[in-house]
Amino acid sequence: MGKEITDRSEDYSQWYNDIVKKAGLASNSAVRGCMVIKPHGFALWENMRDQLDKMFKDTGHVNAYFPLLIPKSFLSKEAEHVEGFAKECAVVTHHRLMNDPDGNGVVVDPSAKLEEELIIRPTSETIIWNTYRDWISSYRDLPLLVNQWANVMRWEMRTRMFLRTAEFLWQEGHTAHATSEEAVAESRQMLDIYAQFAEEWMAMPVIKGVKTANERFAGAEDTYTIEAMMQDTKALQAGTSHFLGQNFAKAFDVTYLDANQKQQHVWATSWGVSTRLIGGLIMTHSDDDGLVLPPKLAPQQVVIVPIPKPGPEIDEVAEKLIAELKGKGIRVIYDQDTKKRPGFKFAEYEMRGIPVRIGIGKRDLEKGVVEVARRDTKEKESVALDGAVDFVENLLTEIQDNLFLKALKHREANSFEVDDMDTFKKVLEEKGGFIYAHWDGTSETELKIKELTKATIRCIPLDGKEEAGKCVFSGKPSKQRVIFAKAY
RNA sequence: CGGGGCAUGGCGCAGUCCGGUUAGCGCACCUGCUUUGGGAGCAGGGGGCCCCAGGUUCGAAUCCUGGUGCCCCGACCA
Repeated sequence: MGKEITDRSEDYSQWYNDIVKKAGLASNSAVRGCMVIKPHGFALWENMRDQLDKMFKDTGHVNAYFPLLIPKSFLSKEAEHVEGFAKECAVVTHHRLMNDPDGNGVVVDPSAKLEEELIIRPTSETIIWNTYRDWISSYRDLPLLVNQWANVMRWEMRTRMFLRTAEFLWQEGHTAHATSEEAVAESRQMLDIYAQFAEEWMAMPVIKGVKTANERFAGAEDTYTIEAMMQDTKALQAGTSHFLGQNFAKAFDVTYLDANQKQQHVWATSWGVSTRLIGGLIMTHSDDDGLVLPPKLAPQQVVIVPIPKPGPEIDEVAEKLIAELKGKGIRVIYDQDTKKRPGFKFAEYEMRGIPVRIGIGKRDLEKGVVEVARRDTKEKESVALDGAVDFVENLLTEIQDNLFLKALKHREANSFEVDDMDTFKKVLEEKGGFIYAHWDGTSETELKIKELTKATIRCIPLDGKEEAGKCVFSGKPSKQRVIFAKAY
């Protein structure tokens, strides 16, 4: 047997690492906390990126690119922002190397010290707002709706493939508006887009909500979030959209002249999703046999495996199928390797998460059928060659829907309403999951519960119903339940 | 930043305690033959600054000293 992965029940964390490596998504690199994203993983990211990019553009956004390096002084202009990121910044201090006088390799040339250190961006608010000052002068320049696809670096103490790497890829939208209302509407719109993307494309159900003050982005007035539940019932923050108020406009003195000829500070938002989504995708759908991908994002949706190997008759049938599938916009590959045997190929493509496999064998062809196998349920059936293309097209849709429903059921089965602290602890220990409980609205209570249980408030759900209740910890009055969970 | 582990061919490991021929095994790779409907078999073959720097010794992957790096588990974070 070739590649074995650890069962989820045995060690969920190890299972996750095994999937990432053995499905060919990424590998560790020579640099601490930084991974190599391999072609299969990057193809997945490209599909996600392309779809998100389309959704951004459909809502009036444009792309631009800002520098990787940020002058140190910029970062400190917004007090909360710098406090939030200072502890995890990589700093560029010199610009030249020289031969080691002692003869071994190269060393930093001390004479090439920078006057002002440069920070490798942990996020780009500061350099972008410094630029916006020059871009914005009139209400006619607003709204300014810009997105950037970029890499950022956060020197995290503990890293995990895709979920928390020191360097990661993401998009960060940065918008400027004339009014508070417009900016809030923008941040809510982008949250909706993230939720739509997560559910319709990733087949990953999410809950839209707003973060508490404790969990808010450094420098934001409000942070909106989409929260997903992983298979181990822990929560994953999958995307955030921030209403920044006028904090950055004031810090970087970005003003516009309104129609009444008054200088006003602009209102801002920023929003981002990252390669972390790939981690979420893995932990939502995959199983002990490997990766499971939603068809809409799978780099290859269908693989055709000739049984036992390619040959004129099989090739002819395969090529006809490929042409028809491609005609319907379905991404299909044909495995013509003659050395590897079918069994090996089956296992390999299951590991890599290709949603549908078509097996074409001589025996089947005599009966005018092919074998169609779906990755999500691992079911196989014989399908008449005539209707095979339509069958596969429908199957892809069915898999996409099935994955979403399965994940949704899992979340519902692991969500609990809890009204007292004893039950809270018991449920969290025995079942984990999302705990809907009343909360008095104070950071103090939130932190105490975290200390007691390791659970944090993931969000205050946006569509939560109003309901009079008492805080699960303090007994003080509360109007709405919030979601507590252990999180990644 | 604490706790643990690891560093030997592309990958996964043994060998290290107790120094001694040519550093070994599985997978992968190359050649050939036989195979091929769920991870093929046999035969042959190629590939190693044994993490780095010092030291001990006739002799170091192995012992000593000092580094460095990565991974995993916690606290902090997307």
